[in-house]
Amino acid sequence: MNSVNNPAEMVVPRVQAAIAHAFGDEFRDTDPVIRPSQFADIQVNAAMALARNVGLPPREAAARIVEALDVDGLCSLVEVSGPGFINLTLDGSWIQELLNASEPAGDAARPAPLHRVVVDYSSPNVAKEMHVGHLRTTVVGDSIVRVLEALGHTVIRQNHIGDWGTPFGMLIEHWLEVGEDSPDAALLIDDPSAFYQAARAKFDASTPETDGFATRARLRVVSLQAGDPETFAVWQRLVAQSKRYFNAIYTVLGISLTDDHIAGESSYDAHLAQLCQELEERGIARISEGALCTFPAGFTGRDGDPLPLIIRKSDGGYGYGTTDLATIRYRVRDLSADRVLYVVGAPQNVHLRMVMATARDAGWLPDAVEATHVQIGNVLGEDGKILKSRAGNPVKLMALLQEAVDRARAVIDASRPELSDAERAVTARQVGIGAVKYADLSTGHDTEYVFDFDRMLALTGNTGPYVQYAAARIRSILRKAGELDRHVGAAAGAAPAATIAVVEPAERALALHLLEYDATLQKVGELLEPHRLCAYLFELAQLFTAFYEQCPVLKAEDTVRESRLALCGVVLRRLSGGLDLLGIETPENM
RNA sequence: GCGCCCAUAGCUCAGCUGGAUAGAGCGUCUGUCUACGGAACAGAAGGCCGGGGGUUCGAAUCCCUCUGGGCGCACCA
Repeated sequence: MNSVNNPAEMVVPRVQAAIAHAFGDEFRDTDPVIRPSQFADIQVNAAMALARNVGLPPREAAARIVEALDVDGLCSLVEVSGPGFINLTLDGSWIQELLNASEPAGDAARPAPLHRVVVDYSSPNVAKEMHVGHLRTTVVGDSIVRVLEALGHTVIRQNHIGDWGTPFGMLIEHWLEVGEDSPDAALLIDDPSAFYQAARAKFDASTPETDGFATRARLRVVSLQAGDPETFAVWQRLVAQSKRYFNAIYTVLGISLTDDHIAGESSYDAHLAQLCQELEERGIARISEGALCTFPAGFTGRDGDPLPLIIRKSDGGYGYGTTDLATIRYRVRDLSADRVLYVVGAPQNVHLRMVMATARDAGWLPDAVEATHVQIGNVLGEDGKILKSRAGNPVKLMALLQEAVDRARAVIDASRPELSDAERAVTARQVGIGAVKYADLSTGHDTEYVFDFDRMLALTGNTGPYVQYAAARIRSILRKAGELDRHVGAAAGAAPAATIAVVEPAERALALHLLEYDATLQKVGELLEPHRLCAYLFELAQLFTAFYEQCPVLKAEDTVRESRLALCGVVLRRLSGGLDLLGIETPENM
């Protein structure tokens, strides 16, 4: 909203002034309804809405506005069209001025109120495979984090891993039984679900009369939660193994999470009893059917009865409702967050809203603190059912990533044999992983989709590699001109390395789109929708390619060459900066 | 039964909080083919935006309703 170089935003006050001048001061705050247009650079749609209020036909109202509109130096053409649209054609020299003044940079785009925002994302479970569903929350969450940081917010990452609860008795017993250094135990790192399922199978097959595994597992939970030092130590080693698995995935994916961001369910355990006691004493929670529950207003269940949030089970244990409450209190009170984001699957929506409502009731989540559930839509299997790591194994994440890299490798081996083996390996990784991440980032995060192997690994079309390819071509041009460092070395907000002349239609279209960057980034941060950034970058890459086809750079002469090289430089910085905010690398070659 | 989300081209998805003739990609068809890198480009075909009402100067977008999917709804997280 405070971009310094976005034409549409800069025109707003001019239009408002014109409206006030034409119809009186009481209309000064009227929304000018400025929109992009296929018929002009900018479209003003205020006249139709105003027509009735000012008692004029829409076209007449539009004409009055145009009459009063002062856009000297900004627009070269203003005309009324259709039922009352006002079409603005921007002056080429103004576009040129904006583009050369200062490169549209993230730094200049900071939204007014800066927040201290906690982002909860990824949050895998110990001893469970991360599947393509987890991939989505991880990749989307990481991009949101990067964008918010670029906008100037202070971001605190929180990886709320599932490292506590009843399954751990079973897991620990199984681990001890197979031996911590055994091949079976090593599955925790290579194939966690296999480890989990082995433990599960043993648990299910066990009866008190046979080998007593289930009994030992139950006892193990009790001693774990009671703080038995020996059990606790075993548990710690078990969790550490799983962290190695998570980190292996994060490393391959280029996710910015580290062990420092882990704040698992277990870390809240010590506070749960006191938390329940406080809620009960204050009358916010009460016993129902043996369990301690809160009944936040507005939630009803199957029978229309108030829906409970169970915070202490009838057996005295605690579930995720309790830890989630402790978590939210911690984030507000101890981490001083004034905004909390949950990048979590859509099915958790009711649960999270109930937790938030209870936290509000308890005063742990003040009105000034915004809590948002960034819903991640389900990933469905071919059958249209939700993918779960439980039954059977869908596509293993690591295998998917490897396949992505392999496919990219095959392409580059064929197309760029002159590159060294090491170079091709790096590019294949960047491209393959970029394809997978872009596939998850480029659709709305809340819409569910059917998992499609080939779609995720596609290397052509609206994909990460397409955007990367445009950047690689620019690098190639700049390299040949011997000016790579001159253009990519500059600071983020620096002006172009040479004056850009906006002359050809392709140059004009490219320039206009470059000027939209700040507004796009702000929108992404505001709506928490990285797919808008994907769309922006894809279009930028397309516009660059059109320019590339129509406007020779290296063959051009003198100032034209200088200008086009500078334009290439700006586009490259924009492409690679944008990809970086998506968590996608820009290859040197591809 | 209650609640949340969804339905757009053959397929996978956009559509910026109401604007003009609904856009991409894939696939199909036709071209570009000694190039500043073909992981590319130009063009074509393909839609009653699930059905029906309503609000509005104007609806894919907002409201109601029906149909058809997904998910959630008390001790697993």
